[in-house]
Amino acid sequence: MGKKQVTFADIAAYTNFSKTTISRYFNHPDSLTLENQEKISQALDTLGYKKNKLAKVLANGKSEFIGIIIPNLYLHYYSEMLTQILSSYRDFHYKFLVFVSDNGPSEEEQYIDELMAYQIEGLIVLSHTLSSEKLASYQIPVIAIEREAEHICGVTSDNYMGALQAATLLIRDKCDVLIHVNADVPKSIPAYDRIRAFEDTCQEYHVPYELNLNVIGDSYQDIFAQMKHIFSDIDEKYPCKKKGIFLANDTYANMFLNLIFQKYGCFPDSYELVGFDNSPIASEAILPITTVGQQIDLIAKTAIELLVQQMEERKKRRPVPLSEPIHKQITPVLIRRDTTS
Amino acid sequence: MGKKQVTFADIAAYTNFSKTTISRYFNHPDSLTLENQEKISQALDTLGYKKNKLAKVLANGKSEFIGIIIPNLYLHYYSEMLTQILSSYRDFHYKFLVFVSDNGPSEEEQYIDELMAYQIEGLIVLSHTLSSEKLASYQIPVIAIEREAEHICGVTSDNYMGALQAATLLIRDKCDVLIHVNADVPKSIPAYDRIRAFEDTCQEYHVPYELNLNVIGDSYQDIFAQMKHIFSDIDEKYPCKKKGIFLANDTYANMFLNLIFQKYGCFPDSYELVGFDNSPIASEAILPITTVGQQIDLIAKTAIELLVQQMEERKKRRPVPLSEPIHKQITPVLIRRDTTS
DNA sequence: TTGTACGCGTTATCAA
DNA sequence: TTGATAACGCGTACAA
Repeated sequence: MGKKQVTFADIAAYTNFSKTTISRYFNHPDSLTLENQEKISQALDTLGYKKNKLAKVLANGKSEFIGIIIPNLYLHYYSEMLTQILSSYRDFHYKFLVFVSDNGPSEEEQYIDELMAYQIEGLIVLSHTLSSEKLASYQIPVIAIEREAEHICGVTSDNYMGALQAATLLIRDKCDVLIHVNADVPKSIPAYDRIRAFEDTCQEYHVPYELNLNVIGDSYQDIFAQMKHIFSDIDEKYPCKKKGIFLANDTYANMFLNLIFQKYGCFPDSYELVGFDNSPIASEAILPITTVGQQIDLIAKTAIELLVQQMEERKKRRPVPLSEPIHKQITPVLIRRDTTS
Repeated sequence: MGKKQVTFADIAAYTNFSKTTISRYFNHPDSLTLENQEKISQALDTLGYKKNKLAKVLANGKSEFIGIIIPNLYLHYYSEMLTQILSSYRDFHYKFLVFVSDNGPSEEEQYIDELMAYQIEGLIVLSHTLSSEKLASYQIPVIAIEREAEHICGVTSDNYMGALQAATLLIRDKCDVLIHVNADVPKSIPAYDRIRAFEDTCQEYHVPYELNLNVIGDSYQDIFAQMKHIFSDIDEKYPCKKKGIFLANDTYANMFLNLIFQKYGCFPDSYELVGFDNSPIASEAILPITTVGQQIDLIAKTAIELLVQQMEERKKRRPVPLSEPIHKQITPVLIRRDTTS
């Protein structure tokens, strides 16, 4: 370190004020005369003062830290969400301590303990490994994003509306049969609504449909191998029909599109494709893919506002805690591109 | 808050030890008898003690914070780098305060001031807006990743070796003419070496080549529009030749590949393509793209180790500062896929 | 408008 | 092996 920090005491000695006055210069400048403000301001930069916010936190208990637990940044959905969350610094000036975790509950608990030790005022959870019951047991505001959130506040896409829009489009475009390709999603998580909405819509319009929930595997290669089978099954099963395929995400949709292209050398009229997420691959594919765009910026904004509101509430002399968790849904938008008519 | 924190004072009162002894329980447990360790351990969880690391920092000056300034998470390169950096927590237990910044130097300086106020022990910079001279003026260890780093430590890919491998592959594959497509990169940044290596290699092997450094624009659409022109120029200019195209990144390469595919319905033998970055799009393209893979995990690991070493050094009673900045280069690997023979 | 005195939760120094 | 006391840098009653 060499020489130690310049502190209020140094400024006070230099200006012949007390430490309190220096403190007030920062927190209630109006209570000083302009003349004295100027004096202190000068002293500050002749002495080269640097703030120490940690000392401030210790004194007033407001860390202005928010913890984030996120499963990975590999998926565009997560990296974009993190970007949006971090950029809320411009509005609220909360600082973010970020942990990436996808290695099970014990690691995640350890991370949260560490975050608590740094006196975070709130927590944003995007990972799925800890139950909302467990998360609620930490005595701070917690916001879940796109995950099970029974006992805590949560923000999700309106998956039902998203899938409904996708299915409706395929039906309007006069597809003879609709097929939904997805992993075998557990019913507890929000994304399950995509399956529900697809079925409901097909039934409502009396359109033949099929659910293919057989996608499994972690790596791109694994999933691509699955997708090859799924494609050839579908391609053989409905030779003369116009097939409307709704895929669980844009990565799946891109794979499917590539398989079609590799077989036919073009995108034939007998297919329509809709993906989900509006991730970069949907734009960058051999043909821009129609997709359901989650409004990530809005989701992040909603989550932060919900969190900030609760954190501010807790700082009041007589805080009124939420009587029960608030849950919000953000409607996604259908983005029509070249894989639908 | 409701009830306040349980502190060492509470534990001390409960166990009839002093605060000092409680502190020692955590920092030098060997200096207590096993019996007393047990007593304190019990008291800790009957009282429900939670650590307060901020108080610890104030007392001993070691924040264990590292600041990160990163331009965006939209590019796979950055999001993967951030993932790797954050995951170093498992080894070193430094916590990361992350800022995303691409809005100019004044915003970035403000972010760094905020980081300094939180007593960060080190800083990792991936953005390009602040000069290394400016960065060196903050009196803490700073590591630059893949950017200008004259006055600070830095880690970069060995861009020269990467481009050399790409060009050499295209030459071995008997391309008649080599073309490098890139933006007009300034000479000061490490990525300029890709252009240098390409030229050097073509000249060394006496192979006809062309530099096309005309890619400009921020959005995918802008760049794609540029790429259309570049493609049709090249496609017309060398009708009967085997063209080896080395593109500055996988996004460019994928665009070029799509344009080829859309024109020819397949990938003709008259083309070879090599991208750069090994980003997901290179695997997910209509044809898996040969690319130069930056070893992001290794770069991150090297950067963190360099930083940790300097941060530890500063904590010694008589720290020996670096006489001059250390710069390391990580050799990328050529990943051969389906756009080269 | 300004100052005094104490608290925030932990560590470091010295002494026992 | 343990304890008393003074930091660390700032905020906040309360008083002047």
